[in-house]
Amino acid sequence: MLRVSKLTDYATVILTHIAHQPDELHAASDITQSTGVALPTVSKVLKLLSKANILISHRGAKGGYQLAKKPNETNVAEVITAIEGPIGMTECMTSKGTCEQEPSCEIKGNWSLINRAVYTALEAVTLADMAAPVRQQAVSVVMPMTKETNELKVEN
Amino acid sequence: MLRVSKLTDYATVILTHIAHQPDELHAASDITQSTGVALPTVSKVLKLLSKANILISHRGAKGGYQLAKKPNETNVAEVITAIEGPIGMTECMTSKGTCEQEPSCEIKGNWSLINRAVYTALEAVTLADMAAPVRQQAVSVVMPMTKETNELKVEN
DNA sequence: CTTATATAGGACTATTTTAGTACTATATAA
DNA sequence: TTATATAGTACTAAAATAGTCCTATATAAG
Ligand code: FES
Ligand code: FES
Repeated sequence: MLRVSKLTDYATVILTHIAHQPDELHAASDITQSTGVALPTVSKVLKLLSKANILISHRGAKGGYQLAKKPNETNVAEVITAIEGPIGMTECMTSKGTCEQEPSCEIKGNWSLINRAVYTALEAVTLADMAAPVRQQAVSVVMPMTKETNELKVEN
Repeated sequence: MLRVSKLTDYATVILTHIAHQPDELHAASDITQSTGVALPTVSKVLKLLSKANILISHRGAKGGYQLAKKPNETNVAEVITAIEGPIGMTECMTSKGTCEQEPSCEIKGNWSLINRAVYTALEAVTLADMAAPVRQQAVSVVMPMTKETNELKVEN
C-alpha cells in the first residue's frame, strides 16, 4: 500500500505539535498528553528524531526537546529517513550489490527516476507546511519520459 | 523505508518483459525462465495483475497472458495498486474512520496533499517508459505550500 | 552532596505484514 | 479424452514493525 510506518506518522504529529512553540522545551511526558500517543512510543520517536539532528535534546530536570532548525528548514523526507532509514522504492535502491539480476536489469534506471520524483515531492513539504493550514502549490519533479516524446514536457 | 513490496518489484519486471512483445501470449512458465523469478511467485503476480485488468488471461493449452492495454496506457501507480492495494501514505488515507484523533487532526490535510504528489509522480511513468531506455522529463505535481508564500511557485 | 527528573541506549516480546508454497477447480486446444 | 494452463483459495514461514522495559547518564534544584 506504499505507506509510511506508524512511527513516522507519530513523528509528524509530534513535530507539528512542537513546531507550534519552536523555542520552548517539550518533555516526552508533555507530548504524550497533548498527542495521545503512549509514552514509551513517544520516547522512542523523540530519540530517533534527536539522533537524526531534527530535534535537540536537553537532559536532566527541566530538560526536553526542541527543534534543531526552523520549522521551514526540516522537511518530510528528512523525517521519514530519520524513522525508517533511507528512502528507496525498491530494495535495489537502498542496498547495493544485493540483487542478483542487477547486471542485466533494465528497469533499475527507471526506478531510480521514480525514486527521485517521490523524494522531491516529500522534500517539498516542511514542518512549517504541516503546522500551517492547507493550501496549494505546484512543484516540479524530474521523471522519465517515453521514447516518443524526446523533449521535456514541463520546464522548471 | 518507504518502499514497494518485492511482489510489486517482480510485477514491474514481468510487465516490462511482456511489454516488449505486447501482442504475444506469455505463459507463467515462460516468464519464470526469462525473469528468474520462481514459478509459484510469478503465478501469484500474474493472477493479481489479471484481476486488476492490467493483463488479459487465456486459459487452457497454449494459453497465457498479454497486456490488456497498450504499454503507454498502464502506469506504475496502477501496478502498485494492483499488487498492494490503494496507495495511501498514512493509514488514515486508505481506511476511513479508523483513526481516533481524526476529528482534531490538523495534519491530515497535508498528508493528503503529499499523497497526491506521490501518486502523480507514480502515475506519470508507464510500462512504455519502463521498457524504454532511461531519459528525463519534468512533470508538475500539486503540493502544499507555506503560510508565507501565498501564491503558486510553479504553474503547469 | 543528594535527590528528583529527564534523556540515551539497548534489549526484548508481541503483533502484523509479506513472501512463498500448495492444492483444487475450471477452461481450452488438440 | 487428455494435456495444458489459469482461477481461486488456503496455508506456512519469514521478516518487518510496534510497542515495552530496563539500566546508564546528565542536569537542575534544594
Ligand atoms: S531488480 Fe535488482 S537491480 Fe533491477
Ligand atoms: S492521524 Fe489519523 S486522521 Fe490524522
